[in-house]
Amino acid sequence: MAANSQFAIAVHILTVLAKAGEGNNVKSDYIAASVRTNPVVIRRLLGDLSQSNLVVSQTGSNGGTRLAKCPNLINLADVHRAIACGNTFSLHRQTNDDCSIGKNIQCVLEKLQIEISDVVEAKLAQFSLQSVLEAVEKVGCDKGKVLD
Amino acid sequence: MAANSQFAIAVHILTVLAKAGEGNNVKSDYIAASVRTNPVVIRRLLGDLSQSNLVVSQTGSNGGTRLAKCPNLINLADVHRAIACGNTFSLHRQTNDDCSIGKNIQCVLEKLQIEISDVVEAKLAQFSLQSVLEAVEKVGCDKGKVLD
DNA sequence: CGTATTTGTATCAAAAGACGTTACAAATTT
DNA sequence: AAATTTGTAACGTCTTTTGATACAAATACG
Repeated sequence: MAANSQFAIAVHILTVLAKAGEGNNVKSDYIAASVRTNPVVIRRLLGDLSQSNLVVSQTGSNGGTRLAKCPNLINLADVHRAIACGNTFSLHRQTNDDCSIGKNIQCVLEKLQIEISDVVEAKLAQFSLQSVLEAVEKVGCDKGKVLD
Repeated sequence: MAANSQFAIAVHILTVLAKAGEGNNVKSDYIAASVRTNPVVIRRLLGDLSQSNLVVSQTGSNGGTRLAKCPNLINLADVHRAIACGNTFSLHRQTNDDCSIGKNIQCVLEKLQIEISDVVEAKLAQFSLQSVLEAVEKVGCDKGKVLD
C-alpha cells in the first residue's frame, strides 16, 4: 500500500500554485496552511518539484515559488516521477535460491512491477494540472468522474 | 510507494501451491523456507487468501494449504484484492476547509485513486497464476516481458 | 548598507507501519 | 492419547513518515 501521502500533497501544492496564476510567487507558509502541515514539509516537496523543473523558487523578501510552466503542460505523471513515489507493490527481499520458485520469482515480479508502473503512469499522464484545478474549482464533487 | 511486500509474498505463496499441484497440502513451514521468512507471516497471508476463497487450509497432522481452484482460474487481481494492498498513493489527512483548494482537493484525489486502482486491477487481471508459474519455471528471465 | 523576509537543509523527536518471533489453543490424523 | 499443524494474539524491533526547531544563504527594499 502507499505508505506516504507525498504525491497527494504535491498535487495539492501544484494546484495552489496553478490557482495563484503564472508568475506569482506563493510562500511555503501559505501552502502549508492550505495543506495543514509544516512549511518545511512543503519546502521539501517543492525541492523535488524544482529538481524536475515543475516549479521555480526564489529566496528572500518577496520570494516564494511559482510554476515553471503553464498548468496545461504539467501532468500528474510528471508529478509522480518528480516525487519518486515508488511502486504499487514492493518486492520481498532475498528468497531461497534452493527453491526453484524462490530463485526465479523475483525477476518475474520485477517485470510485473514495471508493467504496472507503466499503466499507472499512462493513466496519470491523462490528467493535466489544469484539469485538476478545474475539477477542484467545480463544486459538484460528489458523483461521476471528476477528472476529465 | 508500496510500503509492504505482502502482495509479492502472496504471489510467491500461490505459485508454490500451484506447483505443488491440485489437492496437495503444503505446510506453512515449507512455504516459509521458500520465502525465507517466519511461518507465521505466511499463515497470516494464507488467512487473507483463504477468506477470498483462493486457498483452503486444514489443521492437524497432514494438514496444510492447497489451492481452492485451478491456477488458470486465479489471476493477480484476485490476489491483489485478497491482500487489500491499498492504493498506489495515500491521501493526506484533513486539509484546510477555509481554502478553496484544501476544501475540494480531497475528493478529486479520491476519484483519481479509484481510477488508478481500476487500471492496476485491469492489468493484474491479465495474468493468471498459471502464467506466473510458467514464467517462473522458464529459465530465461533476463530479457523482454516474462509475463504473457 | 543594513534589516527583514524567505528558501534550503540539517537535525531531532514522535508516530505509524512492517516484520519477525514466541506462545498457545483448537483442530485433525494416526 | 500423542503428534502435528493451523489460527491468532501479543510483543519487540526496525524502518519510514511526519512534524518541528534551528539557522545559514539569498534576496528585496528602504
